[in-house]
Amino acid sequence: MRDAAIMAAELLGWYDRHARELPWRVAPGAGSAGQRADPYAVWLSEIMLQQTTVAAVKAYFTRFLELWPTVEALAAADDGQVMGEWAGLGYYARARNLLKCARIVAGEHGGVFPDSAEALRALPGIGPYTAAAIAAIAFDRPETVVDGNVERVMARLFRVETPLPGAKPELRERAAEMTPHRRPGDYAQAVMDLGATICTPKRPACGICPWRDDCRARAGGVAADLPAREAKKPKPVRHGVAFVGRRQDGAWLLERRPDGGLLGGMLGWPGGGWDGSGVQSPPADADWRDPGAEVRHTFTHFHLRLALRVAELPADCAPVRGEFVAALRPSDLPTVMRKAFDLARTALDPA
DNA sequence: AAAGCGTGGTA
DNA sequence: TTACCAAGCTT
Repeated sequence: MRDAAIMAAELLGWYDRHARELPWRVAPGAGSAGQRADPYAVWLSEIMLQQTTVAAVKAYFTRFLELWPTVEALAAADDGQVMGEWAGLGYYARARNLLKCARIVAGEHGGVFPDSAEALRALPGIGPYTAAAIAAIAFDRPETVVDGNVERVMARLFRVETPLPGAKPELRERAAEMTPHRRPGDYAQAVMDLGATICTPKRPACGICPWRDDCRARAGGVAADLPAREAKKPKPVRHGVAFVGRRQDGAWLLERRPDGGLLGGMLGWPGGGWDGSGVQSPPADADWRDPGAEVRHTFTHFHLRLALRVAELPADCAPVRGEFVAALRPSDLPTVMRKAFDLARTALDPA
């Protein structure tokens, strides 16, 4: 294997030629040339990209930047609107922490993001990866960025056969050895691009990899088998019920879910039995019908089968729980709740 | 420290 | 259809 500095330079050359154009990205070389990316945009993109694909993030990122172009604007935003705009992207604690972080930066840091990984790390929603990524990309700090892509690239390059997550410390060390002090922001994005486009989880394109002649896993013919992972536990199936009620004027009966748990802070249909909240009785007195179809949805750690009850509610309906939402935008609902909405609307308005 | 926390694309 | 996986963080 060649010297780390030479390999880093090689990768940067590849990045100069092949960097993807992404809405939050400045051109290769710009970061170290003093034309740095907006730290707010870098932060926003990195939070959205946590465990989330580039394809899914693009539209959300553009929308958020339109609605809230600065951290001060986001800090002043309405919580419910932010949660609604985040709906569909998943991991909703990120949106709650996004607001917390924006308000700390706007209120306690004069609207200026800290420029060191250590200080960034202290903000809500910013962990080791995100702190290093912002410091490197927005402030050109030589931090080592370790995400799933980097772990995969290092596991292959050094043929680390220890399964994840046990291999994390070793992979971090290997990644640190490879990190250059020149163009750290471009290098961070280059390694991640390499993992996303060439050193992919399945069928890596080793033939066109700038590190192909250095890679120990490729030499041994085991690149596609790394990194190894501990076996995952099977997901159990949980059952629940959701009450989807529509008032005569078209308003829907929803409730704001409590912060902290599953889908915390999001709008949802009254019900339960699947999320630790217990089975609830109907949220209003009405003739609840069973449409005969159920919602199927898979969360991180369980499969859900959600029975539905639908009802038309009178104009003077006084619900036991929840509140009526006029002009509901289905896109404001988390995906499982939007699935229930789609099914219920079919039942309420048969074609 | 292990578990909780979403979703959509892909094979 | 099912299982795997992705630019992780929090408790």
